[in-house]
This record gives sequence, structure tokens and C-alpha cells, in this order.
Amino acid sequence: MFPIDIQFSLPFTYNFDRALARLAGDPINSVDLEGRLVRIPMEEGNILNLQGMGTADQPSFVLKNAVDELQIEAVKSIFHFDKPLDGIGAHFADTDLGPIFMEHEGTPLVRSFSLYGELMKSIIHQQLNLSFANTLLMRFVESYGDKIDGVWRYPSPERIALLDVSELRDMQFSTRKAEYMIGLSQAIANGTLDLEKFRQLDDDEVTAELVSYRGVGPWTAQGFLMFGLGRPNLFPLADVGLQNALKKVWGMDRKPTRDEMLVRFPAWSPYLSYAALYLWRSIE
DNA sequence: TGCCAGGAATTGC
DNA sequence: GCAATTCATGGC
Repeated sequence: MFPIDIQFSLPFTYNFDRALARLAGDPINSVDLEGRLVRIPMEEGNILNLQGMGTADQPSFVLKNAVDELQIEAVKSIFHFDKPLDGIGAHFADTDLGPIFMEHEGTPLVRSFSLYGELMKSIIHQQLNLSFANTLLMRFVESYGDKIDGVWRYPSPERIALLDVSELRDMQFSTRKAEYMIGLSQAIANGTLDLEKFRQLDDDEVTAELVSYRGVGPWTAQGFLMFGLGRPNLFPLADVGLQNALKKVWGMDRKPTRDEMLVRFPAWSPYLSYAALYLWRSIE
């Protein structure tokens, strides 16, 4: 097996440093901001290195240790190297979100490295402040996942399916969260819930199936679609962070109502996910 | 100190 | 149906 190393550039604006900055917000990721490097645990077991070499205006990259061409395409898809950002920035230029798209220009929507991990992470993040949620996430991964060559990998759903609620309770998970995570893991482990299948379904179909599981509501389904599957047009109305970001952008003394946010959807579509992404960046 | 946190299920009317 | 309550605990 000879690992493949390649170098490539993009024909559009792409700020890799901003992509890395956001990835670094998740403590499970192995990100070296100074070295402009991220190490990606692949499903096949190897760890792939992606390093930024160019500028935001003329982005280029070095990708190392891919086992085949399919992995190269997978990484390009995860980082949305195939999705030009210039048109999206232009779409928001004359909207109320123009200033934050200027401020964070070239920030891509990078997908999670693991669909299952994204789902577990979303459950953990429900209702908790980011700091404590990250603490719980690291306890989860350190207890049941693997660290290979310095890179953390989420546990398998099969492993979590066998846990008792009390084991997660001991790590300060709520009983409900523990039940949600174990229940979903059991559904995945026994084949009832097929996350990979979701890649071929549309947003509504994925949402309908996901929310039928205990512990998954609209917010979690929307987050999974955005960051798990990289879908471009979702905006989690229930998200307190987005509400606070809009409060700030709109100069309000209270959080906006659901309807006040909804009336902006036509102007933001079909890139609602990017509106959400840049709003989150604006308060991070 | 008391309210809030990148929600969702459950209960009560 | 829909609003209020509960869950758990750290952060500020």
C-alpha cells in the first residue's frame, strides 16, 4: 500500500485559516493553526494530513497519506473544495448579513469527519453552554473512542449501544442525554438507522426519519444536515446562539422572535446554512 | 446568585 | 394543540 500525496489549488476564494479556526473550536479535532494543518481520521483507518499552502485569494493545499483516489475526493467534499464561495458571498453582499460575510469572507462550510460523531455531538450540545458541552464531548471520546497517532476518533455505535445509562451519568451526562445517545447508537448498530443512506435523501426525508427517534428534534436534525451532510439551506430557528447573533447584528435589546427570523429566509435562501454559519462566527 | 446555555420530551390544561 | 415544566450542571 503506497500512500498518495497530492498538491492542488482552487480557482476561487477559500480561507483555509478560517476553516481551521472553526475546526479548532471542537476539541476532538487535531488542528495546528500555526502549521496550517489538520489531521483527519478516515473511516478506512488511516490518518490523512491536509495542509494549507496558499493565500485566501489563491488557495492551494497539500494532501498526504490518502490510500486511494476515493479518499482524495472524500476530503475535497468534506472541505467543500468543490463548492465556490464567491457566489455565496455575493448573494449576501446587499443583505443585512453583508457585513458579517465581509468580516468572515471565504469561510467554508466544513463537514464533520464522522456522521455518527456529528449525531452524538449534536445530542451532547443540546441546551448546554459550549464550554461544558465540549467537556462532556471529550469525556465521551476519551472514555470510549480511540486515539491513534495522536488523533481522536469517535467510538463505534456498537460500543455505545452496549453501555448502561449509569456509565454516562457518572460522567455528568443527564439521564435523558444518556438514553438518547445509547438509543440512537443501538438503532445504528442493529441496522435500523442507516446514516450513510441519508446522503442520497433530500432534507425533508432525512429530517422526517431522524426526528422519529427519541432525542432528535428539529434543531438536531438541522445541525446534522448542515454539518454532517453539508447541506446548504438550513437555519435552526431554535438555536439560541443564532438568536443572540441576530440580536447583535440587528441591534436589538432582546432576542428576535421566530417570525422576525422567518421573514428573512427568502432573502437568505438558498444559502440559509451559510447565513447560520457566518452568524455563529460573528459571536465566537 | 440566579439566569442562561448552539433542545427535546413530558405534562397539564 | 400548545404553553409550561423538567432535565442536569457548568458558566458567567
